[in-house]
Amino acid sequence: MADNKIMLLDGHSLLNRAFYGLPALTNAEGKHTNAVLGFLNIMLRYMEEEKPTHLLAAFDRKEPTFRHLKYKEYKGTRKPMPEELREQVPLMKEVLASMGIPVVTQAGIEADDILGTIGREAEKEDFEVVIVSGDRDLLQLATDHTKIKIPKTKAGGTVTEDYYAVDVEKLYGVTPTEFIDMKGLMGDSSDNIPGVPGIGEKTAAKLIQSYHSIENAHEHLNEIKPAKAKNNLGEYYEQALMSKDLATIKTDCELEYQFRDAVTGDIFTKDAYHLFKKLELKSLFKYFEEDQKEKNELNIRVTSDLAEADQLFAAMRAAAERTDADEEDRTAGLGVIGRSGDCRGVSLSYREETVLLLTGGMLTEDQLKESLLDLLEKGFTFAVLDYKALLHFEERFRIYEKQIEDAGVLAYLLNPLQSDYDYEDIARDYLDLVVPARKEVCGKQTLEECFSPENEKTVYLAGLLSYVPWKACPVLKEKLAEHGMEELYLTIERPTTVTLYDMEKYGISVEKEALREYGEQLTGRIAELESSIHAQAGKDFNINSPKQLGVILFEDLKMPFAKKTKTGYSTSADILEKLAPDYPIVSDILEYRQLTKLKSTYADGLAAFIEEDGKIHSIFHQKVTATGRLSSSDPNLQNIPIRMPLGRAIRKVFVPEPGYVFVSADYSQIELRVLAHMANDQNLIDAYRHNADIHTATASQVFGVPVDEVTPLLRRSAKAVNFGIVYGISAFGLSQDLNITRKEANEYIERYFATYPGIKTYLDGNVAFAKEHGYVKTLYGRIRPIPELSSSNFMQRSFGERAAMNSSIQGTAADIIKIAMIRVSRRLRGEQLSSRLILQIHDELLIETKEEETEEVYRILKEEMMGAADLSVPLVVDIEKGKTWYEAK
DNA sequence: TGCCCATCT
DNA sequence: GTGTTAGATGGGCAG
Repeated sequence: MADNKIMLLDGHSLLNRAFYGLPALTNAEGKHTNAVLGFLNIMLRYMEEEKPTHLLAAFDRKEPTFRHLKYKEYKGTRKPMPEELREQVPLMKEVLASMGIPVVTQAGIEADDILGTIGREAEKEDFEVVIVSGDRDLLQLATDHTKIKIPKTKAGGTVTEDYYAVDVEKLYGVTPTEFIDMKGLMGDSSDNIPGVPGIGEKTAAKLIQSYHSIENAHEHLNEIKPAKAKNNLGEYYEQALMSKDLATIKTDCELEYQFRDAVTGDIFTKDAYHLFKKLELKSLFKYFEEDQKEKNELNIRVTSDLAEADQLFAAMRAAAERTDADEEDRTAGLGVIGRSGDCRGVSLSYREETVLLLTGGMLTEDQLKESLLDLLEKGFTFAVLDYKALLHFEERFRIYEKQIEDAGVLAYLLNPLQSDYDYEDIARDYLDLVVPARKEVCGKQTLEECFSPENEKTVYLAGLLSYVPWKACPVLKEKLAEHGMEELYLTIERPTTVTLYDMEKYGISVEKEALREYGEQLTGRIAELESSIHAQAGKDFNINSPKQLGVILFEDLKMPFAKKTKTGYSTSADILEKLAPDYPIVSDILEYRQLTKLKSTYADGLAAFIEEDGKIHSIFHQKVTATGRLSSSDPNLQNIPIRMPLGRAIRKVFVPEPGYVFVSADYSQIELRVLAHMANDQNLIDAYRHNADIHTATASQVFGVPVDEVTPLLRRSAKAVNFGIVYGISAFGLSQDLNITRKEANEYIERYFATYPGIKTYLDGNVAFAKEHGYVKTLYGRIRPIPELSSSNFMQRSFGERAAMNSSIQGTAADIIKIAMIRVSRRLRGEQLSSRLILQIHDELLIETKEEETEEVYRILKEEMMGAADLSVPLVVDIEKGKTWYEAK
C-alpha cells in the first residue's frame, strides 16, 4: 500500500472540456469564467474523491516541441481556440497559483509528456498516480497503479470514467501500450493527423488485438483480412508509424520540475478567496473560512417599539452634539425598507450596530422621517445606497445634500462600467464581502414585499441596506481621493442627483387624447402598407420579422445587395434605401418600419406611462453610461423623434402646464468645441472664436477653397468628417457615410489632421494615456476605464482605441451640461421662479417656463449654460420657445 | 435571452 | 489581415 498519491491535471484539456460543457459566464468586468469554474469544480470533486497527497497541473507552451521538429506537417493544426476560452488560460494559471497548486510547463515539452514523465517517476517511488484529462490519448499511460480519470460533461452534471490498465483492456481488448498502435492506425481527426484511410476504431482494435503492434501487423500483411485494410496498411504504413510516433506520450523527459514539491496544502487560501471574489465564482465561496466569518460580523437588532427607537435616536443626537464629537459620532448608514407612504421601516447602522426600526404599532413612517430629519438638522451624515431613491422617500432630505453620501454614485464614479451598483455589488467590490443578492432572497419580489421580521434572510438583507453604504463609504471616498475625483463628486455628481429627482418628480404633461388620435392615424396607414406589401410580395408574411423579410426580398424577389448578418440577410435601412428607387415594395417596407416603430414605441408606448396627473415621469439614470452622460427610461424621453416630419409630430402632444411655455436651450456643437479646447488646436480654436460656421470653415480649410465657394456637398462632407473625428472614425466608416471610396475618405481624414495638427496629437495622446493607465479622463477628472485596450483581440482593441478618443470628449461635454443643469436649477429656485427644468437631452435643456418669466429664463439659460465652463472657445447656446415641445425647437 | 432594427444626441 | 464612428433605450421575433 502506497501512502502517497499524486494527482496530475491536464490543464488545457480540462479547460477545453469545461468550456464546451458549461454555458457562457461572465463577471462584472466582462471576463469569461465558465471554463475556470468548470475546471475547479472537476478538480475539487476529484480531490474529495481521491484525496491526493500531491497535486499539480501541466500546461502546454507555445514553443515548438520535438513533434514539431520531427514532423514538419505537425503544427498542432487544431482549429484556433475561441477568444473567450483563450483569455481564460492565464486566468486559470493565476487561480491555481493562488491556491498553491504548482503549474508545470516547460519549453519544448507538451503537457501530455510532462504528465507521462511525472506519472512514471512517481510510480517508481511507490506513488499511486491519478491523471485527469479530457483526452482519451492519455489512456496509454494507465497501469495497475496509474489511473486515468476522464470527466464527461453530460446534461445535468459530470460523469467520470476511471481507467486502470485492466479497464482499458476490457474496453478495447488491447493493453495501454497497444492502445498507441491503435491510435496510430486510426489517426486523430481533431489534430488533423492522418492514420490509415479506411481503418476506424473497430478495425484498428481487431488488428492490434491480433498482431499487438503496427510493425507486426505490417509483417503479416498478407494475412490481414479485410482487403481494403490490407492494401491501405501497405500503402500508408509510413504514415501510420508517424501517427503512432506522434501519439506516443514520452515518459522519460528531462524535467526541471521535481514532483515531490507538489505537496497538497490548504488550497483555500486568502489569495484564492480574493481572486474568486473578483471573478465572482460565487458557488465556491462556501469553501473558505473567511466567508463564514464575515457573515457573522453583522449583528442586527429588530424593533418596532417606539420607546426603543426614541432611545436610539436620542443617543445618536447626543453623540452628535457633544463638543468632542468626531466624524464617526455623526455618521450612520441609512436604508429605507419600502417606499414613501408604504414604508416597512428603516435600517440604521451606527457604531458597530445595525438596527431595523419597523413601522407598525406606535412607530410610524412619519415619526421615522421626522427623527431622521432631526438628526440631519443636528449635523448628522447619512451614508446611503441611492440618494435619489431616498429623495423619493422624503423630499426634505434635499436641503441636507451635503450630509448625504451616496455609495452608489461613488462606486459609479470609480468604475462607470458596471451594470449595477446594488448593495451586493458594493459589498463585493469594496468590502470583500459576498452577500446574497436581492434576487436570491426575494425572487421577483421587492424587499418591501417579501420582508418579514421572522424571515432571517430578509432581516439580514434589510440590515445590509444601511450596513453596506456605511462601511463602504469611507473606502469609496478614499479611493475617490486617490483618483482626484472628490471635487467632481461634490460639485457635479451629488448635486446632479437632486436635480434629477426634481425632473422625475415634476414630469412632463402629455395630451392623452391627441396621442391616441395620433396612434389611430398611424394604424390606418400601417394597414394600407401591410396589404400593399403582401400584395407585392405575392404572399402574406410577418414584415416585422427581419428573417422572413430577408427571404422574401433576397430569395423570392431576388434583389441585389444581399448582405448577410449572423442569422440571415441584413434588412437594415441603409441596405433597403439602396433598393427603394427600383422596388416600390421596399419604399413601402421602409415606411411601414417607421410607422410601426412610431406606433409601438411612441404612440402606444408613451400612453402606457401617462400617470393620473396626466404626466409622464421618466426615470433619469445617473449610474448607467460609461462616459458620464445621463440616460432616461420608462419611457426614454431622450429619443423622441425629431428628424422625420411624421415622427417629429409626436412632440406636439408634450405640452406645458397652463400658463407656461416650453423654452428649449441647446449647446451648439459642444463636443467639437470641447475637442478644440482640450486638444488646444489653434486653428480650430480660431475658427470658433471668429464665430465661423464650423462645417463651412472646415470644408474651406480641408478642401482648400475660399469660404464663399464651399458648396453644400463640401460642407456636408466636412460635417461628416467633424462628426467622425469625435467618434474616432476609420476611412471605411467615413466612406460609407459619404458614399465615397475608401481612398478618398482616407485623403479627407489626412487633410483634416494636416489642417488641425493639434487634434491628431491630442487623440493619439489620449490613446497612449489610456494604454498606459487603463483609463481616460475628462476635463473635470471623471475616469472611464478602457479594459479593451489590453485585449489580444484586434476588434476589441480597436474598439478601445476609439473609445479612448471619444470618451473624454463626450464625458467632458456631459460634465459641462451637468454643471449647467445644476446652475440653472439653483438660479430658478434661488430667484423663486416657478419655472423649472424638466428634461435634459445630452446637449439640451427643456424648461417649463411661466409665461411672465420667459425673459428671465432666457437670461438665466444663456448665462449659466455659456458660463458653465471656461474654455478657450465660446460656448454657444441656441434658445427657442413654443407652446408645445414640437414648437420649441 | 440574443439579435435585429428603430429612435435620439 | 481581421471589421471598420461614440453613447444610450425599447419593441418584436425566434429559439
